[in-house]
Amino acid sequence: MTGSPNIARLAAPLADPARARMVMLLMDGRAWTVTELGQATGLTKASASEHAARLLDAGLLTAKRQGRHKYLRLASPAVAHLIETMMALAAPDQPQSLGPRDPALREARLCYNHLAGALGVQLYASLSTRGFLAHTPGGLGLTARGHAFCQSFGLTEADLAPARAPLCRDCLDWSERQSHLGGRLGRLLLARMESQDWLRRRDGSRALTVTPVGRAAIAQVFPPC
Amino acid sequence: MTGSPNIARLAAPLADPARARMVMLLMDGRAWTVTELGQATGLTKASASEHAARLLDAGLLTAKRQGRHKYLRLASPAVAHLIETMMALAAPDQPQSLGPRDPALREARLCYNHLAGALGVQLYASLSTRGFLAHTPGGLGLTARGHAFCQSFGLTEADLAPARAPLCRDCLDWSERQSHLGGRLGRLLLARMESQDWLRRRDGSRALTVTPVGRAAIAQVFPPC
DNA sequence: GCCACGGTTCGGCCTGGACCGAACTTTGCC
DNA sequence: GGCAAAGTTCGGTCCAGGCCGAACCGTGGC
Repeated sequence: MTGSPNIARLAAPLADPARARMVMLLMDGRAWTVTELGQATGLTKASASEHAARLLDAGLLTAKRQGRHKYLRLASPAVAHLIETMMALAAPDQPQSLGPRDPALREARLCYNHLAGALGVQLYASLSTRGFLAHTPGGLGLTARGHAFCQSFGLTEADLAPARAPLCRDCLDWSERQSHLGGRLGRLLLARMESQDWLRRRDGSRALTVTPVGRAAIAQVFPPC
Repeated sequence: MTGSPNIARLAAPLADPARARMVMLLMDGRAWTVTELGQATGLTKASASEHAARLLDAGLLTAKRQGRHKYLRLASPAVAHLIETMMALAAPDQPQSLGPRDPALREARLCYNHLAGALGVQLYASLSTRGFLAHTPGGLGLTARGHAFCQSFGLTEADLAPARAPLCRDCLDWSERQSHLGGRLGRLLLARMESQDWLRRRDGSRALTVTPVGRAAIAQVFPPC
C-alpha cells in the first residue's frame, strides 16, 4: 500500500470549489492569466494566486511567463481527461434532456483542445462506423483507410506520424455520455475545421459556433450514421 | 457555469488520505465492513465510520446492512473507473520498471470486478486483434465473431444480451498504461476463469494468483499477439 | 435478561487552509 | 525615472473537518 499512487494528493487540489471552477474554465484549452481566473471565480488576486500555485504544485497546470503575465493551462491531455471523467460522474443524474441548460454547449464545445458535444460524438461515430478508427492493443488507432481519409481532409503525413502523445484518444463526453475523439487527431481535426471557418470560438465560453457553411460541410464529410 | 457539474463535491471526499486508502482497498470489488476499513487504515471505529459516511453521502459507495454488519462497496463501475483514472495519473511518473513494487500486483489483479495488470492487458489485446471487440458509436462492443467466441468460452446468450450496464468497457490500466477490459464482459470472463480455477483470489490483496493450469489455458485461449 | 460486538454520535482539541487587505516585487509603458 | 498593472507574500481571521475517547444504540449469541 505504501508504494501505491496517492489519489488524495490529486483530489485535494480539486476539492475546493474555487479551484474546481478554475480547472473547468481551463477546459476550454486556452491559457488564462491569474487575474482572469480570479475575476471569473470572484476572488481577489491574492486568493487566485494561491489557488493557482496549489494547482501548479500538484502538476495539474503548467505556467508560462510572458512579460508581466503568467499564462496558465491544463498540464496535459491526461489531466483534461480526468476532469472530463469527473464531470461525467458528477453531472446531475439525468434526465436533463428536459432542461437544455446551455443548448449551445451541448451541441458543440471545446474539450481541452478538441471537439466535444453532440457534434463531437457524431464525428467520432462517423469515423468509427466507416472503419477509420480501430481499437488496437496500444489504444485507439487510425486504420489505413482512416489514414487516407485524414490526408484527403488536409492533414499531412507528419501530422499523422507516430509520436509520444497518442494520435487518437477516446474521451467520454460528459453531456452525451458517449465517446468523442481526443488526442492529437482530435486537436488536428478541430484546427482544420476552424481554419476552414466551419467552427468559431466564442469569447468567454467553451461553446463553439457552427457556421452555416460548416454545418453543411460537416454533414457531408462526417455523415451521421 | 451554474448548472455545470460540481467537481469539487466529487473530489472532496477523495481528498483525504484515509478515505483515499479506503477507496483503494475497495477497488478489489469486495464488500468491506467499517471496522475492517478502520483497521486497514489505522483509524478508530469512530473515524472510520465518519469517513465511510462521507463517502456514502457523496454517492461513491453503497452500503448494505446484514445483521449487525454494514458492508460497503464502490457504488458503481463508473466510480471504479474514476479511481482507476486517478491512479493512472497519480502513479509515480516512471520509470518504475526498476522498482517492481509488487510484481504480483502488476501481473494480475482485481480492478473492481474485472481482471487488470499485465494479464488483463494481454487478454484485451488478444480479443481486440482477433477482431472480437469493436469500437462502435455507443462505445466498445462485441463483434459477431466475438459473440461466438464468448459462447464457446462458456458464456450464455443471456450473459451477452443488451442491458443497461455496458457489456464492454475500456479501462485504463494504471500499471500498464494500456487498456484492459471492464464492463459486464470483463466481470463475466473473470468469473469464468475463477470458476475454472485458472485464477484465485488472495486474502488481503488485490493480487490474483495464476494457477499453473490457468497459465497454460490462458495462453491458449487468449494468445498474446 | 445479559453480554459482546459492530456501528454511530457527541464533545473537545487542534490543524489546515480559504479568504482578504496591504505591502512588496517585477515588468512594461511613456 | 515615474507610473500602472500583474503577480506574490505576509499577517490575521475564521471555519471546516480530522482525530480521538467515551457514551450510546441495535443486533446476535447465550
